[in-house]
Amino acid sequence: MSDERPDPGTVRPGGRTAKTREAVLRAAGDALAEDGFDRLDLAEIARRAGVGKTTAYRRWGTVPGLVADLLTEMAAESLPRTETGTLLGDLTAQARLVQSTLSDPRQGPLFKALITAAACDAQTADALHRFYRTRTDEWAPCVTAAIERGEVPAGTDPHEVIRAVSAPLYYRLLVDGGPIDQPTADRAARAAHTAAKAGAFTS
Amino acid sequence: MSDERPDPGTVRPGGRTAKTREAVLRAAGDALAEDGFDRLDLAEIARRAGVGKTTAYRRWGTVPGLVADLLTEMAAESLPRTETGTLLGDLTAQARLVQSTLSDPRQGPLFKALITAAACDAQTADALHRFYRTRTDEWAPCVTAAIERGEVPAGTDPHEVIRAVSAPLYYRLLVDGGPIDQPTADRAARAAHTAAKAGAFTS
DNA sequence: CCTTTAACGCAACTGGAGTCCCGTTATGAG
DNA sequence: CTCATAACGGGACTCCAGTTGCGTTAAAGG
Repeated sequence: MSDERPDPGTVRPGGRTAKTREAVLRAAGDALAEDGFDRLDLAEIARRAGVGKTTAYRRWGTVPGLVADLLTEMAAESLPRTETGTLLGDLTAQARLVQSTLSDPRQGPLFKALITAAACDAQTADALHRFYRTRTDEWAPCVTAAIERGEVPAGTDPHEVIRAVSAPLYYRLLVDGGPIDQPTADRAARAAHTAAKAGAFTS
Repeated sequence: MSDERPDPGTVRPGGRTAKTREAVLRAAGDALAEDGFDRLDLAEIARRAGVGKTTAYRRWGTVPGLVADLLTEMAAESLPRTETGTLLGDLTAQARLVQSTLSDPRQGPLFKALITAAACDAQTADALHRFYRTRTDEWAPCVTAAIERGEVPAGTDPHEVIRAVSAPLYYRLLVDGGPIDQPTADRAARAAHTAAKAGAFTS
């Protein structure tokens, strides 16, 4: 009885354990960006990280499990905020940030792989949703400010506006295959802005 | 030299070959919807289809290869068209069709798996893009008609409008994890309609 | 500093996905 | 109908992702 063992890394999280986690998560990000989700095994990631494969299997178990941990880590680091003073300006800045991220040679494939992993595993999906919830929360204030300025109707759902800006860009990345360029970003921002002003996102 | 062999199924496509293809594609769709993309192997699909696993490996080689064939098949079958007479009506009908598809217990997971497969394999990605290109082409005329009626500015890109309707729903399916319900669909249609009228989608 | 044991690394092992060989079925042409 | 061979099916085989056992290193508490 009571031979229950706590998850590895929770009892002695300092020194070597932290180093290992950092090295493996970094290697996992690199591998995901380069090879994609499906051609990955923990042994390869462990080799890149300079760590025994047994360690990787013991602590994370599966590739999706590791990705979930990576997402939790990514959610912790925050993004630089911008405040242009107008809603259209803020939304355009957001759209361009997403655009440059998704079209980046490293970040684009990485995000595609992260979303792919989430589609294959419930635990990873939870982590992904938390990650985007965090990001959306960071951007929401610019919509709230616009409501206070009277730029958009009261009752507008900030999260809905933020999602409307990102959605077309992710649609291209995952579904459509079309280009993810700055005109696309600006168009997404403009469309969301127009719709928001017209009260399309009031709850 | 010239020991090049044509792809299996191309020389004698009749009778048994066609039956096999049909059975395997059906089984593949079922398996994708139930288990998802990553826990799939061709042997299991072959077993479901009542076909030798050697046949499946010889003709399709890999799971993504099979999914690509399934997508080609799906692109061939057309969707029922609707004509309500107004752009908002047509876009709402489209949004609700996508919504009911993505929230369907079988179709939702299936589409998620198809997109996941496309994210892992270039050939499958091509097939997916062709599939959505076909679907978008089927819907585009309702925007063209709206331009002719003067509902939206000349120069509006029909494909861009169609994409704007679908994008928020796919965003929820793949990225956000939020509910895919009828209010969401109607909101997407309304937002796209408003933005289109305001000229946000002119090229 | 000393002790306990969490966490690690190496190497041997295992199971199942994917391949190969070869005999059988049945398509399509003449 | 007959023939050549495309396509299929069963089963043995291979190879590597993931597991297990055990000795080693070092984190945390005293």
